[in-house]
Order: sequence, then structure tokens, then C-alpha cells
Amino acid sequence: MDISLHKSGLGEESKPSDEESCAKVVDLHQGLAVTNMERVSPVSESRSSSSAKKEQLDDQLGSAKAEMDEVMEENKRLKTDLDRILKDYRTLQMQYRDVEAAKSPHQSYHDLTAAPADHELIDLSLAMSSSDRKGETSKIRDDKQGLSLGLDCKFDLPEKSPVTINLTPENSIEEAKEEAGETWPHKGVKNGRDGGGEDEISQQNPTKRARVSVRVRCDTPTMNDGCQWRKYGQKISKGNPCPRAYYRCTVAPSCPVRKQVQRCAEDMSILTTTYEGTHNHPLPASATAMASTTSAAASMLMSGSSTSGTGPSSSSSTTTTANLHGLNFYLSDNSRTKPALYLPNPSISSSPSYPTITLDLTSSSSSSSSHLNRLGSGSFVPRYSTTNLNFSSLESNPLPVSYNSMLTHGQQSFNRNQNVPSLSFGSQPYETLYQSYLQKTTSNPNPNQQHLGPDTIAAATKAITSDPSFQTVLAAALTSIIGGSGGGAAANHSALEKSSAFPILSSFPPTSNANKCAPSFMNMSSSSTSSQQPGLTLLSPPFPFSSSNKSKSNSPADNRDHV
DNA sequence: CGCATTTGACCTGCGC
DNA sequence: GCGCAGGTCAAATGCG
Repeated sequence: MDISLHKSGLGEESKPSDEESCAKVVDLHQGLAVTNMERVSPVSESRSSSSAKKEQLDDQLGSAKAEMDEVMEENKRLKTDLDRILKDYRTLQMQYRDVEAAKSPHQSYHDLTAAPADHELIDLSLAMSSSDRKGETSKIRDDKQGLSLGLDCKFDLPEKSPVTINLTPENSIEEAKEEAGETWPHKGVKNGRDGGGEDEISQQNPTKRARVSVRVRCDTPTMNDGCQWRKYGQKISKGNPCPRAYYRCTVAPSCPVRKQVQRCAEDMSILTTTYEGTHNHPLPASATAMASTTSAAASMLMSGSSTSGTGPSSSSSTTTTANLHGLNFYLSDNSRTKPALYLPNPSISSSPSYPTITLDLTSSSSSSSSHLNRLGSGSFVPRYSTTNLNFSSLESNPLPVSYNSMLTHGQQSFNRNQNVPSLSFGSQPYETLYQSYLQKTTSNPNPNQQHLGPDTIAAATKAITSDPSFQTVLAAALTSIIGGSGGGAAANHSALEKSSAFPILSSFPPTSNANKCAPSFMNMSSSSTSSQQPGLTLLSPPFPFSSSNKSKSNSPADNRDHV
């Protein structure tokens, strides 16, 4: 399983076609540029006739070689960076273990991570290892806030699985979620007309309901997240001329998961999808990626809000942000005193009592970017879309801070204040008028591939190594990327079937449905890797990343994302 | 004909 | 208590 990172965003100079961009593949393992030789070789076929044609082909060959060299160089840099990151990460790991050992001399590190969730502990293992460190897993845990991060993120560089992400949220996640009542509010009409199956929801704690908003650039009415939705309502909300649509998951009749879809008033090309609730049924393979993404985000959110009730942040609105090489996290207190911040359309997430986490997969929304700039959290501006992952940002953006500093500063502030975290990928300026956007899209059938966030893995890697508190969300981001890498991530169907309950939310499935907007990063390697050998593999027992086969994920049922 | 969507009405919570 | 806004229901409508 090769991780193939398309580099179509490499530069304006070579602006390749989509097809060509897909041909540019970064093989992380080898650190070599693998520029689709098949595409270069055809040149040889062309000894056919005229010398003019020959010259043309020679030019093509030359440019291809140049590109190859370019990519190879970049790959070398990337490999170096990756090695450095991994090394730093191990160092951080050791330091953190030391800290934990000092704190709890009688408890081993793993004991800590396995602690029960009776104190609102949320575990998300975030560990990372490379092939040359096989078997080495690491976990980082923020014991202080009861948030344990343990995403097992393995960068298996060798062979076919250069990157393996093992998202292994532990039981405490589900428990904490249930404890937090991470389900749809059902606060409105609840007059018994709702059929059975949702009774359990109403019994859950209504005071804390995590919502996960996903902002993506999407010209279609909704993004295809792999789940099956049925629209049950639409409403014009205050502050946004665009109607908000309400959907409910129809994969299972009793599934409580719902989502709201609304376009951003400021930028009609941005679609905000807010998920709420937990799937109580196996998810389609194509839906697991985003489900894990959002669930991880929700977990982090809930873990943060769980502390806000007793902490200082409960009484005052707080905000924490971080811009980690393109991964913009912004957390804000979403207490009832004020709506969620940093959303172009506050109304969609302004449900006062619902903490909301926003995964901003757009290219630097005006709100988030301005917000981030305002907070001086960083200046990194990703250059490439998530469609075309590349690590080039690493070279120009060395790690901004040492892990120690992040641990001592960023982590604490992050965890203490997190209530409405948000991920922001991307940077490209966006159109302000939907009309112009639409005009653009007519000429470009896949605008998302240009808009959608950049540099995700690079940014994620850096962020991971910079602040363990972000690991959950990063895991989510990576998961989403990976999950889309094939619709085809290695199947773990048994896990899927075994799981009785899935943390919500939907996913960006790789899909060919032209009417649905599937964030392109979910498709990033679909063109260069077979469905059976996705670029990234997710191993997640509780979170069934069983992307399985493509035929399955592309089944009509899976892709029926009705709007 | 069955299913999904639309849309107006209704319900609930919250702020004033 | 009233009005507003969010959220949901369900009859009507549209579509394959």
C-alpha cells in the first residue's frame, strides 16, 4: 500500500491537468519521486512520424524529467523532515512519559491510558511510528484534563503501507460521549411522535451535546459523506439568507444522527455541515472515515467541555487557537452566553448549549483566517489543496516551537479552554460571490480539488509533534484523508460488523456521484492506487475503518446522500 | 406506486 | 408572559 500524495498543487508553473497531477506521486517510503512512468513512457511510442512531433515529445520528456527531479528533491526533503519529526516525537514521548511517571509513580503509562472513563476521561490514542520503528507505539495522554490522546498513527514507510494510521479510541470515548450526551438534542418537538429507538437518546444528558461542523468548499447542495440521509426539514435561519436543511440518517431507522447543511452567507461556495448524534448501526465503508474524523473531534470537544463546567472557563468565554502549519485549530467557549465563534455563519452552530467543533476544510475562510491572524497563532499558509497532499510546506516551515514549549504552553491553554475547537485546513482565497463561483465551476467540474485544504499530512504531522492536545483532531483529519484514499482503505469488515455503535457522523467518501460534493482529499489516491491498496490504512477496532471494496462503498445505498 | 423532497405548521427553549 | 428562533413533523407534491 503506497501512500500516494498527489502534487497537483505543486506550482502554477506546471499546472498540470487533473490527470497529470494524479500522475505525480510522492512515494514517501522510498523518498523518491515516482512520476508515473507510464505517462512518460508513451513518449517512446511516438516515433511515428514527423520530426516536429518528435521534438514535441522530447520536450514533454524533458519537462517530465525535470518534474521528476523536482519531485525527487522534494521527496528527499520530506523524508528528512519526516525523520526529524519522528525523532522529535519520540523525544516528546519520552519526556511525556517521564512527566506522567513523576505524576503517578504508582501507575504505569499504559495504566493511565487505560483508566476508566468514570471521570470523563476521553482516550484517543495518537501514536506514530515508522517502519524502521516498527512495533513502537506511543501514546500521549493529557491526564490533566482527562483527555488521553492515543491515536496510533504509524507511518509505515516500507512496502505498501507507507502510512498507517491506527485510530484506536478506547472505550472511554464512547463512554464519555454517552456521558456527554453526544446526540441530537431532540429539544424541539418531542411530543412522542418520534418513533421508538430514540428513547435512549432522550435519556442522555441533554446539557452537553457535541456537534461537529465540517466546512468544505462544495458547489453541490451537500457533500457526500457516505451516509444515507433523508431531508426532513428546511428553514431559513437568522443571519443567513441561505436555508438550512435538516437531514436524518436513514441507514438505520432508529439512527439518531442528524445533520444540518447550510451554505455560508459570506461565501456561498462553502458548505457547512453540522453533524450531531451517534450512529447506532454499522456505517457504510465509505462513511467511516468522516465518522471517525468527526467523532474524534467530538471526543476532543467533549473532553474539553467536560472540564469547562467546573473550571474558570465555564463562566467566561474563552478562545484558544493554534495554527500548526496549516492546521488551524480554534477553540472557543460555546457556553450559552454566546454563540460559537469563528464561523462565518454563527447561526448554524449557535445552539447555545451545544459545544461545537468545527473542522474547517475550506481554504482559509475569512473568518477563521482573520481570527487566527488576530490571535497571532501563526502565519503558515498552506499552498496546496488537500486534494494534492504534499509536504513541501515542511521545508519552508520548520517546526515553530519545540515540543517542550508546546507542552508547557500550548497544551495547557488548549485543554483548559477548549470548547469549540475547529480545524482549518487551507489557505487559498475564495470567491465572494457564489455566482462567480458557479461560473467557475462550470468550467471546472471539480472545483473542490482546487479549494480543499492543503498539506494536510504535513501540517498534521507537525501539529502532532507540536502539541499532543491536538492529536485527536489531527487524527481525525488524517483519518478523513486516509479514509478517502480509497474508499478503499483496507477492509476491516469484521470490525465494522462487530461494532454496535459508531460515533457519529458522516464521512467524505470517495464517490463518483457528480451531484454530491465529496471533498477531494478523500479521493486523493483513488486514481493511483487500487481500491485494494489504498495509500493509507486505518486500523481502528472501535472505529471500523473498513473501507473495504469500492463496489461496496459505491453502492447506491451508500451514496444516496439525499438533499 | 413508492419514495424522497418540499413546505407550512407546530412545538420548545430562551431572552427580554 | 410574549416574541423570536431553532428544530421537527407531516401532508402535499414531485419524481423515477
